[in-house]
Amino acid sequence: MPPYDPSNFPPFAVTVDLVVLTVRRHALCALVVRRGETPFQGRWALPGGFVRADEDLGSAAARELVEETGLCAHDPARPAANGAHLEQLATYGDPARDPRMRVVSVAHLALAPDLPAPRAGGDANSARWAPVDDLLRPGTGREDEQATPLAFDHARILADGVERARSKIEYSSLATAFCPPEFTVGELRRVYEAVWGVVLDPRNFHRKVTGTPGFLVPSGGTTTRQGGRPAQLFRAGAATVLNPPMLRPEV
Amino acid sequence: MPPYDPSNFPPFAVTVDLVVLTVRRHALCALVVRRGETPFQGRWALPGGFVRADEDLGSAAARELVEETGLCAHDPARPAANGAHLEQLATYGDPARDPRMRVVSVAHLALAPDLPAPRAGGDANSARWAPVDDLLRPGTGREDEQATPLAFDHARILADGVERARSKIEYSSLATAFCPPEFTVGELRRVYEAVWGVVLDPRNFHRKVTGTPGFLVPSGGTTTRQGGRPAQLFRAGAATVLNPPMLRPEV
DNA sequence: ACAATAGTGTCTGTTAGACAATATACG
DNA sequence: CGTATATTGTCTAACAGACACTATTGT
Repeated sequence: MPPYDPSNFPPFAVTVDLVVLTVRRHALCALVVRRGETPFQGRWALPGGFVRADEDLGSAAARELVEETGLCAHDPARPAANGAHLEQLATYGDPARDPRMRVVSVAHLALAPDLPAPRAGGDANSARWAPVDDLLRPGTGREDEQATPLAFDHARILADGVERARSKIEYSSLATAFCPPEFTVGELRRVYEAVWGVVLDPRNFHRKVTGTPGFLVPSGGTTTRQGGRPAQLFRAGAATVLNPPMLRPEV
Repeated sequence: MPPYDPSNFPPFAVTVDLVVLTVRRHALCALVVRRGETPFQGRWALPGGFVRADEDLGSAAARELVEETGLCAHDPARPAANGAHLEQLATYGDPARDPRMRVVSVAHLALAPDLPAPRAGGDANSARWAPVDDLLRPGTGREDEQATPLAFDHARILADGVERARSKIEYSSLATAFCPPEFTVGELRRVYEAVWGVVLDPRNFHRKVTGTPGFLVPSGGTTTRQGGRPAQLFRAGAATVLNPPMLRPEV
């Protein structure tokens, strides 16, 4: 039995990495930044950074999110003006995951509505939204500079984050985190379609979401930004879990 | 922008804490150990310890599990002889969670079949299975020595682990991790009843679990250890997700 | 015989999924 | 008018939940 003396613990660095997801042009996209230093210099990576000495893990993630995107995390209630959903994802601590030293990374998952453009330190070329299908595709010959594998174990972290998002919109109202404050049923349906990579029946979807109490509340207005008949505008309701859940179609 | 120099990171200690759950006498129970040192000396706590310098997080959790219970973790396939399910739960890093120094704890969740008795360093009085309802009950006057609040933030960690187990047996075959290698439908039902704290209809439950392909495979034998008509024995099948899920009854 | 548990069958209400039909905008 | 999207309605198969009934052991 080793003594529980906190002074002879092995030295660790603790970081937070962010899987920031959004839906752009009908595709699920993740925020990636270009690394300026070794290791993996020039490769794309998930945004992240060291946890400060007196900072909680969630606070560190929220700070990084603001630094990278300007988004405010909005955990307890639902996204207000410029808020994004933020939750802890998982922790990655393989001794060899960073060649420099022992780094344990507490990954977080953030879901945001479509945003104008990423800004990382003001450098436009050093951050971008990339479709997750491109980032996670294993070497398929389409190995241009945009599709090189992510640094460190970030492909695994991203895959875990995507899977969390895909499963969580089934039984929670989290899909609304991808939408602006006011949105139509069709826009919400296109979120589900993009995240799951499927096509859903608009009529059954409409009946399902409007029939689930507390999921959507009408905000009064209508919009015609999608063309066709004007659609009713909704806000996210108070319900956080969906019962019964949205069913993801089989493969 | 702080420089990404891994040599000027704040000093962290990284530990793993274990939420080990089992079902004993029709109640969901967790393994707790008595602390021998300050802080929280004499209080009950979740088992855990420091992650070693060249050890993966999952390996550290598996090592602690063996040290505390003698159980072998058995992640990929299903519990064989003496295997338990082990998965990462969440990470807790409040700067004030340990008064001695900055400690980040990567909590893991383990599910085990009913075991003879815990052994922690051979000391029988320093470890026990306690009903989670007792451990999580806020001060209700029943504040005897057995029910004093857990050390550190372990009550929160335990609550998160219990909630994870409760929700995960809905849509996965994980409930079989609480059962011995061979079990009856009735025994499996009593697991669900203990974990959820509800009473289920034996007839509908039987129809549901035997009708879900891949959940249970008959092992040929029968048993009468519960009294009454002999029951068919089953093993856990290959299916890991249940579709459609088991439905947890409403409150 | 009685108690206890295992297992099968039957009925009913709800819901998912397929799809017809109507409504209201823009061009 | 044609096209596009929104919204309502209808039908059917599957399933959850309630519960009657039979089967097989021990006492």
